[in-house]
Amino acid sequence: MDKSNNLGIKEIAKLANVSIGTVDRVLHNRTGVSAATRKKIQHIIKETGYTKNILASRLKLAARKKIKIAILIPEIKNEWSYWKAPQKGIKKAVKELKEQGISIQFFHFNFLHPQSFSEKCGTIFSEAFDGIITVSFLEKESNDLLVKSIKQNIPVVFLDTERPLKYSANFIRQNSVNAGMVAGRLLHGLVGNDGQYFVVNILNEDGIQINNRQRESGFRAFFNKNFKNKSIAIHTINHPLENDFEITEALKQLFSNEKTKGIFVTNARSFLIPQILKENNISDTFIVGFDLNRQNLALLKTGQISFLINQKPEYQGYTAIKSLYKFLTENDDSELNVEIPVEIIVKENA
Amino acid sequence: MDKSNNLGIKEIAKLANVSIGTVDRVLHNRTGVSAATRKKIQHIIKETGYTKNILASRLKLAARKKIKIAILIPEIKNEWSYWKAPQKGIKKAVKELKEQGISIQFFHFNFLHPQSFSEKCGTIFSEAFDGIITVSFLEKESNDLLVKSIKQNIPVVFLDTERPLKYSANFIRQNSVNAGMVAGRLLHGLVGNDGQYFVVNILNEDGIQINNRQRESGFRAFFNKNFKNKSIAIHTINHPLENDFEITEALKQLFSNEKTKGIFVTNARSFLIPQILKENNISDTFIVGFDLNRQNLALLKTGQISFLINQKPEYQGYTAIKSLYKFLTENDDSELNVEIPVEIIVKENA
DNA sequence: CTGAAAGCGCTTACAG
DNA sequence: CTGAAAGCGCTTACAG
Repeated sequence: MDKSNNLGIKEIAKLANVSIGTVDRVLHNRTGVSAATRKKIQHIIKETGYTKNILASRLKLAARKKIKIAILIPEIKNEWSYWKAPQKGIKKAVKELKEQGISIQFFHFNFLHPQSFSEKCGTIFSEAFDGIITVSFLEKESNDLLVKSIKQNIPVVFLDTERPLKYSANFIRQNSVNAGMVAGRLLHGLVGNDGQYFVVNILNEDGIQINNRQRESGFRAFFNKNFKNKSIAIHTINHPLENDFEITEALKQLFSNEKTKGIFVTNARSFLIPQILKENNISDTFIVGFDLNRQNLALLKTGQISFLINQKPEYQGYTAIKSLYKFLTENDDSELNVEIPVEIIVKENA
Repeated sequence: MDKSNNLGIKEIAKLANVSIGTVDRVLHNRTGVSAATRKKIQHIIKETGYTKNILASRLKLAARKKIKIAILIPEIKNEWSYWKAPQKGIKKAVKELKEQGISIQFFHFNFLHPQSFSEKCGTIFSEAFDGIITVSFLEKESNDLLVKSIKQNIPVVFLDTERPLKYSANFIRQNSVNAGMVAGRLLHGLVGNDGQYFVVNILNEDGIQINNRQRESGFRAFFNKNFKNKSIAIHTINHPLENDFEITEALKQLFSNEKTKGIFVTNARSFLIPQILKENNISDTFIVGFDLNRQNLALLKTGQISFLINQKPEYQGYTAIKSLYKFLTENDDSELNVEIPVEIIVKENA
């Protein structure tokens, strides 16, 4: 019953009157142990509270076989790409675990060409990786990957965005509905009940991402829950990246100059808004956006953006590697599914 | 020049035509190696980019000698004590490092009795600890500890609050001036230029803590920097915990009911304010405070507190152990001095 | 079904 | 000043 005085496999063997090899077999649920012996050893392991020394375990294994993890994320087009950050976190974690036997390989796909995702998946599954880190941007392809991974018993972690899939899956992501609610709280503090609110979805080449929608629904839920009877106006503007948008009713409202306005940009491109407001002579506005990219941070500094919400992309990548490693070496899946806190950034804590 | 193909001490020995024992002596800067041999080996280590396998290194050492860390923090009076949190973080880190050879011992002092701090210090220094985690609340006593620790070459990390000491020291803490500026930003967003601001220092039995002062100065600096010419009124209220305060000019202002009011409580006791406001029929107020204690969180939920700033006390404790361990095993001091980010908490991300 | 032995990469006590 | 050998706790290939 002495759990403090870390005893080892040797002591367990002695207590059970067997060799350490046999104890090891039981510890790893290997075949070739009689039921009686197995039971006796299991009992002693439980009684003594034995836990294996991971140091020693990994020392032996690391030299023999590295854990191989495949990372399949969108193409990184330039130095300022969002995906630089998770990549950085991944590399940091790998550096920390290097001696413990880990190797990674990056694969990239173009989300305008779903086939590029499938193709890389094919490569990954043909090369016997021990784990996969990817994203669920493409629904069908993500499901295909998930199904294959379950069949082949390879753990998968999806970064960045949660989307319902055919089977339960591991996500390391911010709760986007919640993030939208936080944005609602922050904007309402600045704008109050008498202003107007705008949700701006800046469209990507392939439309609106699922987490942008989740953020909008959280934002609306915030007002619905807290100010239902105030009939606060919330307009949605789906703004094409190219800027040749048609003038909708919502845009007319935005371009009027009567009330205080709160603008919630549901993705990382909030930096596009201040210029548009300026061109149309709109003042008395407050902007809340996502992600600490260079342009957003610059406008936060000047006060043209009031709040940014950080998804901690670097931390997401870091955590993904660490948690997969933990699962693969210790069979501990407790960290494969992580909700990243909604971090609020203003000029003074950027 | 091959840095990828992790070679070991054995290969280095072969390249240098010496035994692994000699390589080890050079790696640890031990005596008993001729200058020529040492130089040759150092050259090869550099060329090959050799880094020692910490797994193997710790495996051997952990069995032999545990790293002993002393933790000297204020008494924990009850389940809700602030110091429960760092303690929890410390225990979590120790659990993770257990197999790698670490043991800790907690010591507690009463900050109303500085002598209790000195006495525990005496015990700690007489017992050959490898590292110390403590706090710098007591200036003279902290300096004494620092001087002793430098003499005995024992690394010290101060948690929670930074204070200038006789020699440079390691702190794991939030930048309190910065936190005050963030509070200024948040309150100003809610209250604007036409309201009144109050800094409430709720006194402890021993007066105002140094980080409370730092927070106030940051708060004032925010307004001074950004709204200098708006002549915004900021009143300081030093509020004794006992509640039998005298009516100052500032309090008269607070108890008037004309303008929107922003209240910045510089410590964890912001939960005391809503009741006082209610008793005096003061409405249209916004409160920003510190720390996610039970009472504060309850008032955040009801909207009576607008923002809380989190110092991540659990993370501070966790980081302190991890960074001391890293320093003591790898001689890497890069994480002994950490600035904890100013985390902004609202109801929706609490 | 079980045991004895070699070895992971490093550290250390001992021998010379 | 230097080397050979034992050992940290676990894993594995081999022998029986």
